[in-house]
Amino acid sequence: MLTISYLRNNTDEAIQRLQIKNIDARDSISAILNLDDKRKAAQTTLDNCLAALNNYSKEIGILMKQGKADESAQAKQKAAELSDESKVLRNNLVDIEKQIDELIVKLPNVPHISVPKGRTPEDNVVVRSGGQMPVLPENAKPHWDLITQYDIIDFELGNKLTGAGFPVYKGKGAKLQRALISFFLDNAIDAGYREVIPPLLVNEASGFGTGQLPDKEGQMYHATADNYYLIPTAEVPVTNIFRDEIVAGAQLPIKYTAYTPCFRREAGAWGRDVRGLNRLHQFDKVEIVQVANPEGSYDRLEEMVSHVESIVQKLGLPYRILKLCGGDMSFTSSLTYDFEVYSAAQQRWLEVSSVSNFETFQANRLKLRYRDEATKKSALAHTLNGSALALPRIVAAILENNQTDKGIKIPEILVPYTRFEYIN
RNA sequence: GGAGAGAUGGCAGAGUGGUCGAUUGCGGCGGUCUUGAAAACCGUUGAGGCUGUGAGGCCUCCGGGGGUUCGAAUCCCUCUCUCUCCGCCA
Repeated sequence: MLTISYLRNNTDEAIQRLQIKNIDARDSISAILNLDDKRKAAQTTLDNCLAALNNYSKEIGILMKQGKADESAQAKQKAAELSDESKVLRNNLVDIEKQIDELIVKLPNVPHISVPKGRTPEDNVVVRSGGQMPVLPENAKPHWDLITQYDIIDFELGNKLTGAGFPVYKGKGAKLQRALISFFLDNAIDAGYREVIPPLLVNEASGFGTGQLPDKEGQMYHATADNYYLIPTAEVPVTNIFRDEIVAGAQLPIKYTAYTPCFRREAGAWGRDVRGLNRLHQFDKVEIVQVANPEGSYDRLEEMVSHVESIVQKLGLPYRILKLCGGDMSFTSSLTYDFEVYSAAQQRWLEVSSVSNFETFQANRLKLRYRDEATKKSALAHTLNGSALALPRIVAAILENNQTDKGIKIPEILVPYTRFEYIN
């Protein structure tokens, strides 16, 4: 959620930056600012009323102590009137605040000034690419055939146990999952991230804090008996660790990593490009999260991009890094880089990571602040996160790109984790 | 699930209707003393909002929400959580 002070002090800039996301926010921003003026006036009126009321109450208290109860009658009468008045004024203030809230919650985050304008994924900009495109034999198979051939991932069985999009990993398929998770976590830990294992269900406040609620309610599985939500990404519980916190400026940046399964209903997204591992309802992911000082947050973002890039390189996968255009960015992001790996048998790029800076957008909802050393003042921190990495499409790419006559060759760097060199 | 107790400032812990945003201790910060440090002593030390050029003034917040009252940390209702005992259980 954007702050009113930002909208007030940088009105033109906010309108311009929101245009990058193809949003004309002129009307709603001016409505918000008008309401905020009304809010301030209402606040002042209420405060004055309460101050007068408090004075009468103190006076009554003193008279009572002196045993002059009879003399307090007139003050009581006055105070009662002020008390009634304050209730009306408070309702008015609450009503105005509600109106502001309704408008401001609907405004998406302002994109970074460098974000390209655009509407569709075609307008995303390739920042750089790397890795070797594999040359596959004539009879190369897509991963959904390979997993059946080697009996390592079983969709039919998952379908029996739960439903579509919940595969069962078997044998070397299961072990490959575990190997990748450990490999990703070790890389993150070596890069200075602290590992946490968060809950996989979160409450409403957490869902609101990172921006899943109320808008994207339909994307999460909801355990209605207890009103908990299954996490769509570790970003939700890990970022919410800092909800309602004021951290010391000297601690920044704070870097956390977590492996979790992720649960997504993918309502409305089903039907296209969903074969095999391309889109699942439950998948594994290692997430990296940073809480940063506003001054340095874009350096942190670049650091996270480099971190993800190094992992993809170590796995020997052909990749490219995209800077998302305004139209393809998420509601909460200021700047997002997507990582895609090339899946040779499908002959298409698969998104495996998304690394974003949210600036103060999430922090404002979370009330996540840091205390500046010099000024001793608290201010909203910046939050960032990224996948490092999401497993299924990485697995798909490894399977397809590394298929040989002898079976599927495990990337060198993973062998210490898998303790086998081929899936055959 | 049953019974009981509790939730107060960074922490510990007072406060059971009235000048209480809250005694006190620890911790933190500043100072005196010291070559330096420790000890001792003195001072200071929550968050947010409104207002003012500023100094300052005012308002709200004692787990969340609601109520009683001129006035609530304190009384009532409700929810959540924690602890103890019992039951069940990985």
